[in-house]
Amino acid sequence: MRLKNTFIKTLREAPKDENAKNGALLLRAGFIHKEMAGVYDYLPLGLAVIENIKNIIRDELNALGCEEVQMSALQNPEPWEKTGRFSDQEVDIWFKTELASGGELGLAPTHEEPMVSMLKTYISSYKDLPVYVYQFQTKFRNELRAKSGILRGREFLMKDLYSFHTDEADLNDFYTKVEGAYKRVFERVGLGDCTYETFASGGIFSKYSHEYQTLLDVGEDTIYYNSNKSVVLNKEVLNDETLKDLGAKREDLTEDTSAEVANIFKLKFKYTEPLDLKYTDEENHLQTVYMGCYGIGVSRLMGVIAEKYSDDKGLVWPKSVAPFQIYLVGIGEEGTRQAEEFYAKNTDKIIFDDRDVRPGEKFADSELMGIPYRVVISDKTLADGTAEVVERASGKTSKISIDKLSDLL
RNA sequence: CUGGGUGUAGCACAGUUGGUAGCGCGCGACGUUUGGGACGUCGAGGUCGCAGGUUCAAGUCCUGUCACCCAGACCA
Repeated sequence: MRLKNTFIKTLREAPKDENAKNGALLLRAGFIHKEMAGVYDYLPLGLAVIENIKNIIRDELNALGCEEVQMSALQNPEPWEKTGRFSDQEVDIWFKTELASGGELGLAPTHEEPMVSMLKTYISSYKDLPVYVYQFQTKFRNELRAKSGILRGREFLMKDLYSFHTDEADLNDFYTKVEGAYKRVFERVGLGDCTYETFASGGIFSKYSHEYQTLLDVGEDTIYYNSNKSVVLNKEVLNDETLKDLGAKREDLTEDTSAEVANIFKLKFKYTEPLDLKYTDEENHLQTVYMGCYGIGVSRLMGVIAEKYSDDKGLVWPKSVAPFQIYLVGIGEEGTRQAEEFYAKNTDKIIFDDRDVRPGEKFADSELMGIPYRVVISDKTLADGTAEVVERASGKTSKISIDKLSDLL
């Protein structure tokens, strides 16, 4: 990306209506634009981060044999009425609207009902199972109060995976595989050492669900964990029964704040029963399909990373999700010429700051945007055939010869 | 939803007892600069959130309304 060609612009000061660090930095660095409270646009750099996170998730889920789809955001109330969830008493965050021809519609806050409903068309035999389907979709939730930048929006991007099985053992088996995949996802996006699978409320049909909680000062959740973090649980299930189940003692647990980045759930028949998703088994008996659901808040994940990895100069993206790997600056006639040359070979991984501004401004923006490496090619560095490389995270400066620069990518 | 706060240029802000709107950053032109957000000169940019009202006159006073921020509640 050439900065001369992009419409985005960095801001020296954050707009005053953006109080959360993640929102303020992402806004200043030109990754997002705010439409209204809890509703954001993703600009080229922000979108690139989102796409990187999505690709990591895709990679892990596809390895489990999951299939990607994209379902509609507009919802027919019918399946939701069958589970009782179209009711505003039951689910109070619906955005509802209506058809010009009359009749109500909802904007999807999640997709269990339409997913089960859709699969009725395709699942009828034990031979059709298991099925693992996921999507990346914008969810709409009419939160009373949006807050914390992109951590809690009214419109946000979520990855939701649903699995369907003939029996509970198969559901359990797949659930375990997803746990492994999620662990790898959080490691790969750079949150591995501060994200924990956490026992949380499981609703009516299972005792517990699992959340993935990332330690974060501004998180909305409170979790408790023991010294080696082998037991982590959400405050909502902190009671004698849970402690007994987990073999933990209250006095061994430490309290901390965290942000929920994912939630996985053994739904069993919760939605397949009321929506009548059944299959015929080998004995020709009609059986209800077992179901699990597994969500990751993709845009929230981006916000958590931004919130967590930043310093007084700006964002600090882990390499795996950074929109670009190198922020390239050419100084002087020959330096600029060689920078052009290097950029031309790797346009998709480099932000080339070809703007006609002074170097100091370029350095400041490279830090604000949090690009992993800043590479400067100048007449000075060219004296010994090198470029100066500064690592954003550590601030370490080194010299790399021009022909080895692509090793950074 | 309860409590508190804020709406003035793209961003951040000032605007006195009501008298026809200003500074910084950013933006445009020119010149000097050129390895840490440079400097000078000139310039563009505003229905003062919106709607009513009071007044000769409203950014300023009154009423209503909308939006945004923070805390709490809420988070199926």
